[in-house]
Amino acid sequence: MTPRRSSRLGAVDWVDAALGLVTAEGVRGVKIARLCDELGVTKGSFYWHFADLDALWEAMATRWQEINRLRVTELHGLAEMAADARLIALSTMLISDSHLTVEKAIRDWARSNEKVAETVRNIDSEIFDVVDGTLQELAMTADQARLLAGLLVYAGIGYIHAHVGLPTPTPEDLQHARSGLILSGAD
Amino acid sequence: MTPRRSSRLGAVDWVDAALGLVTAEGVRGVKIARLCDELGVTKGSFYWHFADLDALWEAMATRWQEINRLRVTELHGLAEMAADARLIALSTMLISDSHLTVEKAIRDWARSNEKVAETVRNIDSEIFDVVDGTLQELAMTADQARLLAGLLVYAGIGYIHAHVGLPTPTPEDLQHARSGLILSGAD
DNA sequence: ACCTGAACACCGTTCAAGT
DNA sequence: ACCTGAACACCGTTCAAGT
Repeated sequence: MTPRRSSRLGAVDWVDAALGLVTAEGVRGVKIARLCDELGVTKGSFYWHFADLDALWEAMATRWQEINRLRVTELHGLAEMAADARLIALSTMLISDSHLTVEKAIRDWARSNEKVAETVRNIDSEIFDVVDGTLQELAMTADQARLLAGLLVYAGIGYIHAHVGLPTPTPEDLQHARSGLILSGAD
Repeated sequence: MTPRRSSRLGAVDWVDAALGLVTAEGVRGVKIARLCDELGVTKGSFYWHFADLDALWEAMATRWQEINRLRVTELHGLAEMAADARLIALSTMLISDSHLTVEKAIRDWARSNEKVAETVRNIDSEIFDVVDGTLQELAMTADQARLLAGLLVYAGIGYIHAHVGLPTPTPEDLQHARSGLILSGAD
């Protein structure tokens, strides 16, 4: 299906193909046989590049962290953008459909693989830091920022899993939530 | 392992055993062979009670919804409890460890089974309604209540999946968030 | 260094036969 | 009505052999 530059494969090719499969069909779509079809090789080839399926997922998680970090710093680097608008752009990105699918799949796998779980925790705290930092620019106290950031990040993760069936919060809703907290006095 | 009242099994016995397995070992722990060991029967017996694994999970999801609803209405029925305290009790319950494990497992399965997914959506909106209603008792406008309820429920679901590695919000934090939103003016 | 092909183990599923 | 036991299919994993 996907044509390749050289006749032989590298681990990256497998990871990319797997990430593609996840996007298209979810966790349970990632079968070694399917990947082999996609890449035009046999199963034995897979086991040359990876010890087992767990190793594949670990590589996928690591690659996903990189992709994620690139996108986030790219957004965050837009210094000319108001902190306000950056927040909205960030949440819009995190909530896009293909992003959601991959993210959920990796989190699914994290349950049975501690290394993937650790990568996921890293991704989460990277996002948390960015949100937390941006909120502090918005004239919030450090305490308020941490609290809202926590709520928002958890809400974002929740949205990843449950975005069907519950009302989707609009960017304006987030604005409301933020301005609400800003107005609140200490304690 | 678990002694039974009668010599023969009902579907309920399988569902309960499966729910137990999930709690102990997560989604991937639920293997038919393991269940058979637990119940002292052979695989053929399983297929007498269920068409396949999917059917088991559908039954588990339905049973979980009942359990969930019982707990929630029980809490909500405590009319003498302040709306405030009820909210905290509710979130404390939803965040308990065994609850989290089952909940996440069922949500995992929901991805590949539309019937389970629907049950999960029902559970979510039942929770949403309770939170929404309780918030309205707290002198919030309907709009504010819907918004905060949405944020809280999503955050709760997010917490289900990511509660390791991120700071855990305390009940007091939720109080803060609520009072913050109450103070916020219209629009 | 990278891949094939055939084998094996594990687990979901089926089914004829038992009580 | 509920269960056994043996068979089969699918898929992850291994490995000797090829280029």
